[in-house]
Amino acid sequence: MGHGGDKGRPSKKHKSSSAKEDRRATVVDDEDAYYAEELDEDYRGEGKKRDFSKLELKPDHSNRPLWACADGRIFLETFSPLYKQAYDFLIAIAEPVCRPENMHEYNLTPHSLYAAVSVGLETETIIAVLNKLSKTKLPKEMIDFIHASTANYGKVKLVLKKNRYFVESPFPEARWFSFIYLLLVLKKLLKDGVIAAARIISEGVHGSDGFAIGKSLGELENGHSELLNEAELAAAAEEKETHSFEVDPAQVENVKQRCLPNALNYPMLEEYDFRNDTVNPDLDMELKPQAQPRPYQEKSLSKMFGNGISCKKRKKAIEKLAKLRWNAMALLHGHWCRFGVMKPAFIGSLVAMVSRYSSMCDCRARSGIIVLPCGAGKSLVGVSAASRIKKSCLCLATNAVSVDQWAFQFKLWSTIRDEQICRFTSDNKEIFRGNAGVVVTTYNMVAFGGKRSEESEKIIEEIRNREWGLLLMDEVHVVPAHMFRKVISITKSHCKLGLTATLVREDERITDLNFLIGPKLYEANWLDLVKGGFIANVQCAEVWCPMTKEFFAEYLKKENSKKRQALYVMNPNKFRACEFLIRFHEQQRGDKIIVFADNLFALVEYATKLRKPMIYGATSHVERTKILETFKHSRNVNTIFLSKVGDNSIDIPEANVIIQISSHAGSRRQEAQRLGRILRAKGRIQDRVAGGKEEYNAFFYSLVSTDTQEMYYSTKRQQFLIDQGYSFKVITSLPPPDTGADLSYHRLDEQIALLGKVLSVGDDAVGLELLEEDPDDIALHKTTRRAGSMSAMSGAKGMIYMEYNSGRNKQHGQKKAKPKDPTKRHDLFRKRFV
DNA sequence: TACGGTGAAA
DNA sequence: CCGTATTCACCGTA
Repeated sequence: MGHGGDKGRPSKKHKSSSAKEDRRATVVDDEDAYYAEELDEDYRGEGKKRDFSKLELKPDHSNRPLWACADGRIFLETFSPLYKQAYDFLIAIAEPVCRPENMHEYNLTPHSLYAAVSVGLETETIIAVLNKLSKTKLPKEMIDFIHASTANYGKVKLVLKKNRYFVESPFPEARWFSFIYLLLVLKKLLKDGVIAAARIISEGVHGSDGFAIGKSLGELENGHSELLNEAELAAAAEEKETHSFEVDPAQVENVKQRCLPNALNYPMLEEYDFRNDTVNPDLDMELKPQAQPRPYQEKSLSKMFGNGISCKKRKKAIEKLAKLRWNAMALLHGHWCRFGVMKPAFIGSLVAMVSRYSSMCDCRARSGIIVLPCGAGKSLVGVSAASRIKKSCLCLATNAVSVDQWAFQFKLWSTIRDEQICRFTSDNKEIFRGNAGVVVTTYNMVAFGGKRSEESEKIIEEIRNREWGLLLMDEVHVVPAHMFRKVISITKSHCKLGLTATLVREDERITDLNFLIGPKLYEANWLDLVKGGFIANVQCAEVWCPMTKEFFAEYLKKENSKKRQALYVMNPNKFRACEFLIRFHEQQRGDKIIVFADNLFALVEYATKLRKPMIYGATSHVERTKILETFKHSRNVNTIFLSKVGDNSIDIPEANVIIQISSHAGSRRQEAQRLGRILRAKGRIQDRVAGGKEEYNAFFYSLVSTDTQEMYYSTKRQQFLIDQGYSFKVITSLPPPDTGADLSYHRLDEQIALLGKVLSVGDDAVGLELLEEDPDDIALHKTTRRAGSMSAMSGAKGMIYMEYNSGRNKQHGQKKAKPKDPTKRHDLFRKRFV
């Protein structure tokens, strides 16, 4: 030990905290049975970092599924009979890095261990179980690291009282020693500049606590911190009933950050003892009996509500806690007599033990994040959590559509009455009445910085002033954004639950969620949900489309990345592949297909050429609904084209095929979100499960022009899905050789014409020109008509040809619906494309 | 109830 | 890494 390399992350910080630990550490060199040393040697060896051949395996290693490395990495064999148990355990204590089919990689981090102890796992349990599952003895570095990362958990608590935040002792039972202990911890915390600055020295509501602590701290500075005599302790205990200091609500975020394992390492306990909250009125709502959470939803909830441990263990914890409480004084007294000094470490461990046991026994709500794929039923988890806490709940979503969906879900799954729930968006300001209730609104609405209407000012004031039992945050990965994170300090809540399908951002701010909300409480494995039949089994494919000679020549000539993009997106071979796939899935399988194109030019071009309806930003709300309804219910419309609008807020459960023709450079979240669109193909899943056959029932194609920049981006984008265990099949020749004569752009002159069109983009005339004289628009018209009872749709602005054909519009008397004449739209397009 | 302006996000 | 492009939701106005 004590090697110079700082590569080994496990720190030795905690070495001094216990004599026993030190001794064990020093005898290690003598015990050659200690595999850790060998592993360490291995790790120091140049270029041998991944060489496991020298590790000494336990005799029965083949029954054990884990490989544990000194640097904190853990590998799990998924084919092991112990896989399920091992997975549940690892997901609780470590960060999943990559989860392909046969071998998962995890990483132990301070945050992941913080999450582990916060769902009730004890340090020794973590080590014991890891050791049991591991093929080799656990590296000593890993053991030390676990100790160091978990030692201080539960020693400091953040509570909300009367809309004010306090840092408190978690140990009200034995006030006198916890008071002293708190002083020792607080002293450390307040030495930190950020925390000191955040502190509010308050008089009034909380008496002179803050001041008293300040005074005592001063005394402790004078050498009294380690040696306190009994009289001093008793005096201190009698002097104060409660002990806490207040922090500025606006600074809570920073204080929590400073307390995290990677900083001061006193992660704050934020639990809501909602059963004993008599200040905030109860909300009368229950889950309906037909709301039966699935196993993984149950598991998520159990992590949140402290039932993350077995019944047997909880019983044991209750007994142990009772003993501890009765004997705490005696124990302390004995310790006192024997050593004559109050060892801070001793009190610390006692406090931590009691707080941990008490949170295991009581049913409290923890703050944190639950990660479930789209379509796996996140909303039931959210509604269940709210119905358990039974206090006022503020539910935040990303947009108005989502707000409506949440309100609907609340009414669907719970017995909440209409007057107890209200929505708050710019065009739906339902006023909140009564003592307790659920308010559903958007991040935008709460964080909005501009001038508000009088009405919403009133409602927002109500939201600010209220003490919320639960803050429910949908799509929680957006919260770290500069503006959106304000909602955390604007609203005062006892407990925060964040939900998301994709806990990734392209920037590094995703880790901020650890202090903004809390640890990740649960994350489902997508492939396991597929096996369980809860989400669709998706075949992912990357279709390689070679550039045509002419397009590639132009591509190489261009410097402008925008022009290049236009060229590789409009590659005729890509178009043909797309057309082929649409035909195949529509005709051979009767599937419902969504085609995504980020690039508006391509979207318009593809959709008009293929005579399919499309939705993009400028499509009005009414048209969107109409098109979606047709797509859902008509057998004649089986393919729709969507721009980025489809990424959020459009729910199309019927679709089961996605074709991407262009996408935002390298965004993993977008890729995952789009895949999520086809995960809930319900009927089909059941068929598959009933048939018992592993069979794909959904398809995800990414069309990529080979030898272009797109290749690089697509690898990046796929990373999230690959980490989730999806594999991408590469298809190199679509349409298949010797076919496709009937597809578009078969003839060279057609391709050249297209090239000309693409190249002229950005020139003035493009917007109108490319849409104006498409001979196919009449056919499109017919299609939509055939869709049945859709005569109203003939005026659909969403159909692109309509938008540029004012004559036809007027003809149908769309109440002079077009103040936008073609010229005006033309301007718009020029703005977009130039 | 629809449209344009503004601010913010990915 | 920062600017640009696209989209969305807020507000006030007609």
